[in-house]
Amino acid sequence: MHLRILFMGTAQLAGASLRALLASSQFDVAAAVTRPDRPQGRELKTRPPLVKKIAAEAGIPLLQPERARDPEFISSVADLNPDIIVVAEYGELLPPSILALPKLGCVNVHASLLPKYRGAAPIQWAILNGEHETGVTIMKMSAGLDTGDILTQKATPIGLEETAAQLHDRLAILGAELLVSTLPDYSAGGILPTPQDNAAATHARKINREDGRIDWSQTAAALRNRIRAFTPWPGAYVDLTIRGKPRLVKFWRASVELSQGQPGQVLQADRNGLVIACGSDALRIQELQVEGGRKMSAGEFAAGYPLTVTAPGK
RNA sequence: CGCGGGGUGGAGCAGCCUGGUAGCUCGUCAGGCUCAUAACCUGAAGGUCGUAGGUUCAAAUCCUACCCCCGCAA
Repeated sequence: MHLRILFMGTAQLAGASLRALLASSQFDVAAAVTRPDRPQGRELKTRPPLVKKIAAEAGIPLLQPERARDPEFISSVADLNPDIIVVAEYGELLPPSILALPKLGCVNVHASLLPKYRGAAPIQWAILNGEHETGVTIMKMSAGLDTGDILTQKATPIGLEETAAQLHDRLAILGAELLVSTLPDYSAGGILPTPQDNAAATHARKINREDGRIDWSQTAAALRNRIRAFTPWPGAYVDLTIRGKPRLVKFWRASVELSQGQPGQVLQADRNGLVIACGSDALRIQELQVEGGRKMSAGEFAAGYPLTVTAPGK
């Protein structure tokens, strides 16, 4: 039977799931819902969310409510009469009136192994905490934040060098695949929803820019995780004064080096690289970016921005 | 008109404010030193200074327009 689906989502992770649903003949995507176009990017130009583009390409109806709890939107959803609502990365809690609308309820694609890392930034926090494994969860939505009963999960190891951007891409695909395989079973009654163990739950709060600031008193391993977790946004950065001008310098790739020094002390700065002492061990910076410029290797940086090897600070 | 930084030999940067022989670090090539080297020494090649106009005796530098890259913000 064809499941009549209403899809709700916004960006890349949602896009992967929407594409997968559209590509399968098992589903009938009646419409997509995404958040309003917002000014974003340089020049603050208004750009449409990815889901809007996909919906346009696929020729399916699109709704962009200002708020999910708008009565007008809710009645539109009721009129669409979906069997199920699939939500991925929508960015807004849904009111109970919507959760209760479809006969099969609402299911969500979440990028963690729930109950761990509920919330807005599960991928970043998993890497930041140095996890070796994460995954995706398809769950039945309830009123709380990512608290619903679990339908299916799939785990995947986190690579030692993997960045949030890379893991995000992998989880988007993994989530889409799991979604497509889960829905038919679920609608046929073949899956028993399992309640989450609330005692084991952790919350992955939204990341903000300030979280990216590097504190050299932390261990090199922790800072390496921070760099990986905050790629591409907001980046792990430090504020420097270069030739009299305040500059943001972001570190994009680094490894742990077994040497010691005062936290923040530059231990090496030449064509072979840039090594900075941390609270424990040191960080060998491999790729970085000065505000206003593009990414470059530590060697290139050292060629144009001579640093002194000694005192803390630079 | 959201704010701001930048486009200079192959790479990364100075020089611009206070117009007037193109500079630095690295790379490349040649030679030297060395058991040897990504180390060191000597020398060399390599640049329409983003594009198009303008001002001037003279423009990388001042003015105007445009193209491209990037950070903030969202």
